[in-house]
Amino acid sequence: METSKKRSDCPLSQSLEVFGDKWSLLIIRDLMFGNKCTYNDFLKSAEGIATNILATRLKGLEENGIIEKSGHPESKAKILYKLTTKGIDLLPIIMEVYIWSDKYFPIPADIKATIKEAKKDKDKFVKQVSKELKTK
Amino acid sequence: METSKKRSDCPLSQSLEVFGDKWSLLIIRDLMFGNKCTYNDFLKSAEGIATNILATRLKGLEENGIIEKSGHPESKAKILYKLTTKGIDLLPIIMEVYIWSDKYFPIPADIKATIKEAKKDKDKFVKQVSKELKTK
DNA sequence: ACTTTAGCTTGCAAAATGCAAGTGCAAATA
DNA sequence: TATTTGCACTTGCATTTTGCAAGCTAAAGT
Repeated sequence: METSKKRSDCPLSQSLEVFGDKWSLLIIRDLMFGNKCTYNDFLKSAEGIATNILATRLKGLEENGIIEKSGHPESKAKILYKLTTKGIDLLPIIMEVYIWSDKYFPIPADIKATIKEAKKDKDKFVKQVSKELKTK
Repeated sequence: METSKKRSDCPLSQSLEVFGDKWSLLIIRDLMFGNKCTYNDFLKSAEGIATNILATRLKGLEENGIIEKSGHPESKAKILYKLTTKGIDLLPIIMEVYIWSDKYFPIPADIKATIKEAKKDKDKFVKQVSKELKTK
């Protein structure tokens, strides 16, 4: 897969080349909040990503330094995906999407609680979750 | 164009159905920061959106209540596009994308200043820009 | 009246997506 | 040891979306 070409110098545009599609942020969500970290974990998510699409997205996210692979401690057959610091730093963006959603969509109860916590003190929420992710 | 189907109840997923592509947020950016508000304005942006794609994106954004059309005061031939409150509320998301970009990409000087201001006091920045957008 | 501007639509080729099936290796099971 | 299962993909192919160029209609400008 060729690395996506730059359409302009606009940082928003460049960012969209990294995660501006219908799937990438969902994988990142799974890594952040879903306690998912393997290929099959991602495949099982509710949205039903196709296996070839998942493969290309994982490759793209890795090339862009958002995620990294490592061997799974309990088996050579398993691969562990985890967020890099660059990936973890996407948390404020995703948090704001959730907060926006909360205003305009009905929100499932379990997620509602997390959003409420985030809204109460955004900085605190980001620091807390980031810290947890870094120890994984 | 049929309205996009819901893949899951996840609010992030639903949000991505609204603006999770390579173009929608750029249109919103143009409306927020680019002082652009007509079809041809958007066409002229640096990324070079194709005219048919622009048309479908504008339709989608309107269907989703992010933008709305109105007649241009100085000509019947012109159409003014503007952000709704729902659209303006996307500002925190876009702001966070800019802040993330600032950490990982080289940023053009003019945008750099805006990002710096946003980082200094996020709430203030959002309030200020939102207010300006609402008076337009 | 004639040309330009604005906001699209249409046609078609190229690329991306979605679905099903298959592959190769490791690990668990019989 | 042989066989089956699980995991991480790859491949083939039909469908959908994108990108590019051209055209179209109504209003404005000259």
